[in-house]
Amino acid sequence: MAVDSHGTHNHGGCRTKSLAELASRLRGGERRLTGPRQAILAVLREAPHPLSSKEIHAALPRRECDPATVYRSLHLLEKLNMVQRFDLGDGVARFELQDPDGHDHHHHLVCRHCAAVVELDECDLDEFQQRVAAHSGFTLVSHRLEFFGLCPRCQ
Amino acid sequence: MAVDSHGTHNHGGCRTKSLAELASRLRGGERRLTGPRQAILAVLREAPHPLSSKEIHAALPRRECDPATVYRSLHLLEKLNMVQRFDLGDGVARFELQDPDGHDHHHHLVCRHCAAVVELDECDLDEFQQRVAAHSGFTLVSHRLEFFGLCPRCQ
DNA sequence: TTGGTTGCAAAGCGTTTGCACTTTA
DNA sequence: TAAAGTGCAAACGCTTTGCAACCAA
Repeated sequence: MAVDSHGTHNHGGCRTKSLAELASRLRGGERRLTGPRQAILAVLREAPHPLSSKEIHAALPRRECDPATVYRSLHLLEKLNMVQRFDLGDGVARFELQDPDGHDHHHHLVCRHCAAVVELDECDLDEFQQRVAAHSGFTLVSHRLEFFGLCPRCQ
Repeated sequence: MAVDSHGTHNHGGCRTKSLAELASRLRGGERRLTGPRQAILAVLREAPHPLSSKEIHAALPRRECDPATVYRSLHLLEKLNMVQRFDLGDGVARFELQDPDGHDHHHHLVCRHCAAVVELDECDLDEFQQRVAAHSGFTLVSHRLEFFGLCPRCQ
């Protein structure tokens, strides 16, 4: 599903070292490497697009853990910066594996009709964002940006 | 609260003709001009920033209508393009009066700590958005963009 | 009069939480 | 074994909906 031409990518870089990464990050925080956490990470590694908690739970090998555990694990992974949270417009939190070095800032293009998602590499907003920060006096400014449209099949 | 210097504005243009506008738009759609709808519109006209359904309800003169009616009215106003929906990052829908001609596309800067909101005039994304549309084959592309940071008082 | 609108209450949905039990280290 | 993690069930907050009563046109 990931479109690799046309300036999009598949976040393949995140998929290789995440398990070892998870283990070491957990140990650093006195957290434990458990079955559910590995399973959730495994699901996210295969996902070309952000997944909701429900989708992750449904994709678990034998639905082997409680939905509440999925939520708790995702919160943990988010705190460890191993996962990034998105809102693709429907108010449901979706999660995507994140490069540990945080160099994969990106946005999405979502079909308003069928909810298909295209991952976008590019982000033009640095200059705009710096202007916003300078004019407002705000610091540590970041942004959320998602595009919406009609995909070729739904037009 | 609206910051009018530094490239921000207060959306004053929306405040003048909205009631007559509402009446005529409603008539066009065989809808009725009721007390709750006028009251909600009056609240929105005074608001410098997007309001949640709960905030609107709390601001109604005598809390005179049911929360469910606020939700239903906001859906109607949104369908009539008289109100614009925003998500400022906390998953709660917020609404702001919209110019009937739709010429007030804008974004917000939200304090991560105290939730203060700055209205932003500028939007740089046309070129970026056109590139996204061209590369993906999507049509009718729009975007959602909000900035987050620490406001001067919270730093 | 009549069909759109409202109030009320209940339900829906994603998410969070309390608590006893289980598991990792 | 001790602290972290889990399952289960209940609760939560925002939002939607069914239905009978109400009211603008």
